[in-house]
Amino acid sequence: MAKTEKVTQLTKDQLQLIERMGGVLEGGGLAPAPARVSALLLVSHETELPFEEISRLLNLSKSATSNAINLLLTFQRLEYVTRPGERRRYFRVKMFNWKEDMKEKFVAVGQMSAMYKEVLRQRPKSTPEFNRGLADMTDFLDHIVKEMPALFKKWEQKS
Amino acid sequence: MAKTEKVTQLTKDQLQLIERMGGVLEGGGLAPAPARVSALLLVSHETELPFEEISRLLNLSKSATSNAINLLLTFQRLEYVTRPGERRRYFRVKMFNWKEDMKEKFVAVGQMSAMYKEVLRQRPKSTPEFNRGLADMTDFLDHIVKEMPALFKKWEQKS
DNA sequence: TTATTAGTTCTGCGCAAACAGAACCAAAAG
DNA sequence: CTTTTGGTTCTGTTTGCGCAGAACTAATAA
Repeated sequence: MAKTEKVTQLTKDQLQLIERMGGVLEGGGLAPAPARVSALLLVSHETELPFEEISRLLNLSKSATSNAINLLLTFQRLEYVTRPGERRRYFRVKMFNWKEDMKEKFVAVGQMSAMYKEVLRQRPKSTPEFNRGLADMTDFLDHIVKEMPALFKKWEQKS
Repeated sequence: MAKTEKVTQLTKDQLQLIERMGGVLEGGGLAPAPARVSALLLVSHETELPFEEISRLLNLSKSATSNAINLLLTFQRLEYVTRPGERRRYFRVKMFNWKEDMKEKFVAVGQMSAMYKEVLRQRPKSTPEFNRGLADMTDFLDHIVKEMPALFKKWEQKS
């Protein structure tokens, strides 16, 4: 079967934006290659791209591409679809997960609070200021966690 | 001047708790040594500890201790006090910064939103679903950022 | 059956982070 | 001036990450 691909290219602006976004995502704990793959799939005019395109557009080796994609798949930040008669997968960002992601973040805040409470439990009463500082903090964190659902709901209604 | 130090020791529970907290803080982007120093100063019954104690209690070399402490100082997560007639500094966690920290986090959320908007601006109109997904997201992020001050205020009143 | 496609897995390299230990240094004590 | 204290800075080692390139593999095509 002959290749009938349209050989798209990224503009300089797109490459630059990918670079910047990549940097931000790296700050969020992602490795460079996965970060760029994520950025690419947001910036590219095509929202679904096959393995080889990703590899080519980002100048990534097959192994780096494979590992990056699989990482993002297991972290649920990517998904793929196939097209009738084609074996290869088309990858795209899973964008409907950001609400879940947010919720998880707030769960993490709750766990933080729990940890500080554990610290507090084993502290001597001889350091009341310090202990109160800690208590204030956990209290605040709990407050945030508790109020979050309302914030979500408020937004959903507004839309 | 003779040494009249009380040679405190950490209990197994404390060491364990420090280890766990250290892990969590590392997850938050801190290196092991700074993470443990932070944890130590929260868990230790003494809220203020001098350099040498930190080094000893955590089995850290002087260089590691020095670097960890200075890192935490520049990031404003630690501060120190001196005591009359003593040259050495006593370090303690700067706990009054967590509100600021939180605010910064939400500023970061705002920047995220800005970045996604930039992506949106350069996207073709030919992918309306995708674009709407993005728009929803930025909208939500902005909503969070906007509502945050109210959440803060509500908590301050409640206390 | 052989060849091609669409990846995955293995091997090895380069680089930076994290730490130890030693040398170093400035301020205070003797 | 000499020594001690309270660190800081330098040097070297270890460790692990992130990637490339090559070897490999399972499905499809020819």
